Amino acid sequence: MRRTKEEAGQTRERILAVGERLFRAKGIAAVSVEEIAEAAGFTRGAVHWHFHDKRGLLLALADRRGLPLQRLADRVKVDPDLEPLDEFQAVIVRAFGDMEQGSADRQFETTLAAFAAAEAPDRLRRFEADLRQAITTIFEAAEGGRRLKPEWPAATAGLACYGLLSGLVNAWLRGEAGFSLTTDVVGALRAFIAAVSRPNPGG
Amino acid sequence: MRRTKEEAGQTRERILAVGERLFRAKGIAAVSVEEIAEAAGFTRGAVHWHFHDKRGLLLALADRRGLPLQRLADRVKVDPDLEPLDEFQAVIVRAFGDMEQGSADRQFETTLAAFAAAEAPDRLRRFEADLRQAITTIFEAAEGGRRLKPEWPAATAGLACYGLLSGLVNAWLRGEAGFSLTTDVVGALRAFIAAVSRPNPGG
DNA sequence: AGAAATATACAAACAGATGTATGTATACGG
DNA sequence: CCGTATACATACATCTGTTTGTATATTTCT
Repeated sequence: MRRTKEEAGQTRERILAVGERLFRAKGIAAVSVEEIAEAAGFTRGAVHWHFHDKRGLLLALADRRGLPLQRLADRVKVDPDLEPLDEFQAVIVRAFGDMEQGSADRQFETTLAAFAAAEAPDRLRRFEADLRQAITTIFEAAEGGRRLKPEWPAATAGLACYGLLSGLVNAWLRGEAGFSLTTDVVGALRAFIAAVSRPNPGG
Repeated sequence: MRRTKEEAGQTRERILAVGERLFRAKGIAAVSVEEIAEAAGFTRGAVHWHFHDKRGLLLALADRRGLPLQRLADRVKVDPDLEPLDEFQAVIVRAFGDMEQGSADRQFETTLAAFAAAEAPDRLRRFEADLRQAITTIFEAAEGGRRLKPEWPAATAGLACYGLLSGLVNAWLRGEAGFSLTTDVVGALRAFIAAVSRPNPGG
């Protein structure tokens, strides 16, 4: 009755895939653990063994793809040799372009993200801190290159920019926000970066 | 057996109060509807009659005090005769001062807000739109008084400022964020307002 | 105003879903 | 080859939402 390690891994993957499909189709509350287990060809015991919990299964699903802001944080790694603020802006523009595609996935991913935020806030905190750190690092690089106005210390600019992005992306994810990532938010970011930076003193 | 309208209202209030106390003490998942009902002197029937649901009870609790950003939105109504950006900044400073008190309530209110965000996103959207509208109105007033730099149209400035505030307040609410509302966020807001505004051309 | 009709405010009973405790066959490590 | 941890299945107790029952406050009709 006991499966091999590889089989167990397949079981886990199957449960994840079936769970995602059912949750996506019927909503989180409307699908029972037993329904998932049966559709995957097991009993609830298997689900509880691998994920301990319905909540655990949802969190594993969130971990799998990564939450939207987490994926954003992963992309915000800028080459220190280039102009950091320009690079940063370009990275965000590309990321937002990708995010505005995939509208099918968006709603489910958003509810999953909201669920994760409510159920595992500490996990969320960690990669929020990552994003803030990544952004602040960029502004520190800009500051080191004398590209920030003196009234904008890197810490302040980084905090403000992190807030701006996370706040607007979250609002956008919830939908019906009445603005677009690629036009409005990018516009706000452009204006912000222009407002904190000063022209290259070296020419 | 049927209660009078007034008695029913008292029943509802009792359930809310007992529910809040128990949820606060033991956490949302750890307290059952029956536990609340019994502690309030009723059966689960009463809870389900008044709130339909455990989720409904939680949302009613959230409605009662209002979510943090909702209360903030209520305070952002600025006298159009005064300097709108100065007034706005002062309002935020006062509100943040109040928020950094009441540390006892903060954690529970935050989990309640996260719960509400996950379970009733449309409700959240509505007062997020309120806050954005209130902020944008202020920047429009400033624009009307020629107090915004031309590279900052009111819509862009309002969107950016809304994102900055909601993003940072939410991050702060989750705790462990490593920054303070009254110093760091206010500092970022001051710098932002200074960056978008220009001196009074008439004075 | 009094009586009948109806809606209200719950309690009690029921059906499913949840998490936990336990059982067990077997892959794996020593 | 033997002991143990693993990968589940099964059984159980609790919690959940729903349905039904019912006494009575409230409304409506005359």
